[in-house]
Amino acid sequence: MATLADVASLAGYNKSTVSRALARPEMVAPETLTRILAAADQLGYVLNRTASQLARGRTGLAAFVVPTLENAFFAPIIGGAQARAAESDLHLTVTVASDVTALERLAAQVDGLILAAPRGTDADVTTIGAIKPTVLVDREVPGLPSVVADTATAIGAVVEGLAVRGHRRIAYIGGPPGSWQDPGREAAARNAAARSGAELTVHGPFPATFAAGVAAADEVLATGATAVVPYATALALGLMLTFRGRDVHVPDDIVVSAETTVTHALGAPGIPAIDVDGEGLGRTAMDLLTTTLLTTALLTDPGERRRLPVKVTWSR
Amino acid sequence: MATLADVASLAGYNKSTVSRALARPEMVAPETLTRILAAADQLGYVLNRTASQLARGRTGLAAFVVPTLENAFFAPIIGGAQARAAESDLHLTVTVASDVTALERLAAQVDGLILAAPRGTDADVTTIGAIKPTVLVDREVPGLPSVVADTATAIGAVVEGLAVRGHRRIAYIGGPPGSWQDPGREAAARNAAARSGAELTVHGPFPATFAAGVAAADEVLATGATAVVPYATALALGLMLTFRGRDVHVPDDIVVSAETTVTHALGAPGIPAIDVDGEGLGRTAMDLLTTTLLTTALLTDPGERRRLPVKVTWSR
DNA sequence: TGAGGTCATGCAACCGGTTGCACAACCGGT
DNA sequence: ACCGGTTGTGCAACCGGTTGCATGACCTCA
Repeated sequence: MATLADVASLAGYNKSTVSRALARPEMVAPETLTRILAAADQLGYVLNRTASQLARGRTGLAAFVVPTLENAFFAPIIGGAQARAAESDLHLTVTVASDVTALERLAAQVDGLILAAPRGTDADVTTIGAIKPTVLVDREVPGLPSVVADTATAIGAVVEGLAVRGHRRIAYIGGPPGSWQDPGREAAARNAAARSGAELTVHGPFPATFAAGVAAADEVLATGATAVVPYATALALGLMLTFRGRDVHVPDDIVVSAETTVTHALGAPGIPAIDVDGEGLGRTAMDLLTTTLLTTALLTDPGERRRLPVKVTWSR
Repeated sequence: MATLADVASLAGYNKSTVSRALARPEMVAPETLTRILAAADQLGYVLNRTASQLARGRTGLAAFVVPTLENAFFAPIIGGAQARAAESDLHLTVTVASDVTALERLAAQVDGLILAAPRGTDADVTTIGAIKPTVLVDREVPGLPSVVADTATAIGAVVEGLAVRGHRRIAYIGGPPGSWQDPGREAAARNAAARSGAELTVHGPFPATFAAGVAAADEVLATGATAVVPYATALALGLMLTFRGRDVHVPDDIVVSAETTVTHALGAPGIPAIDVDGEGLGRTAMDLLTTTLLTTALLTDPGERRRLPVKVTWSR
């Protein structure tokens, strides 16, 4: 592997000049630049990132932390973040982590963090945020930049729409324990139900998995609900399939909200779909992180908060 | 941030001794070790990986490359790999990538790669393997270490079991174009069908998504099949729910194989379940990678191949 | 023509560990 | 008491870039 010094001696310049030529071409004379570039590609020179990172005190690493990878919800978010990361020349390492100590260890190794739907207390999250620039996804904590999908509003709209369509008894299936989004969604569901005179039962907490949906099904059936609004798609699928096993017809006997791709499959009208722009979340998070990295004002910055709208549609 | 030098001066030793104490405790006197450790944690010292990497000429990074994150199939594999990576003090960066050039760029930045179910030709994969130690998951290519789940055998068993249970017409739903596993699975399904006198129709290719399952449903119904063996769980869910929308009863009218968690939901007997030990795959892959990294014999090593059995169970 | 400026480049000190080698202290055996 | 062999630690040279500062060439304007 060719080094800066190799290129320098071949081109007849000093290491430092070569370094500048490569990093900030406008700082060197045009002729110098062409000579150095020629030498560089003659030798097939590639920047050694490790050395570069050491010298400038940054790792070039950003960590994307999820509480679990089982939930496909995070896939597009990660995809979006990754796409943006590549543009700004960062490596994104995806990590599954929950406890604070693991996060603290991780924080020491990277330039910045994106915490997606972190469990744990505000204090825990703040601790991490104090170590390295941190952006939150689907969670808000005072003083930290964040981007959340406004699913609560969408769920309110869904509950209201269901009531309008004649559903008098609606079940809300809560998300995993510790979920920051859950209380807001539940509240939105409650308000909407109260507003439109429907009765709402709340179930949970449940992890956002297919198996949990299966487990929740009988509890929901017992309430006599004719419509269900689950926290996550995986729950919806578990519910639907189990209803099916119980000979309860979806959506004739009971309606379950899910993503468009899922509700499409049923080919029946009047089913609400909630679609979150995962890639958008990821991209936005990464944008916030890179701007935070540039303005290393760590603690002075109040932390920008963004909310992305969530789309509600009704099949027909 | 405390450095080696800080710890050294606090403990009253030289940098080098501290470095040894931390990296190879058996090389220093016991008392020295305890003093140094005390000083280190009094200062909250953490190794600077970048510096360490530069000095030893390795990046400490391994890349886990998946063709997509939409498929939850990879989640446990990544989890398993990550767990092992942490043990051997490697960072695992999860990356979504498909084209060779992106992989080549990535390969330059890491110590080793795990390619999970890579599409692309054998030559493409070999190219990457020639750059950096590479381990394949769910794919085999001559000369590279790999670990695959023996899903083909499981699928053969499922088809045979279905035939034994009286199904005369069975549909196999193929996986994504370029999938290495697909031909083997299809062949296993064909052989089993032929052996047991059932008729097999093959459909696809389809991406391993819920939406694709939806799209495949009608095609399958048209064949009059009473049992379906899909490539992936997501496909199975799409199929089941769409059958439901078509008023085709699952599993009375048609049986669909899936994972145990899914077939459980139906609460009916005689449904085949195929369960892959994802974490095992991930762990094994990482083990192969670390051994390859130690014996940097890159090209001389023929490449160990491992096959992990896949469990088939029938609900009752 | 000389003072003040700009521009391009070199020098050398970093960044924070790792490691080969030298050296001193101490061991047991003759 | 002497010698070859361990054992534990320090010294200093790396790893491969980055960057503040100094230097000298050249330009401009009074």
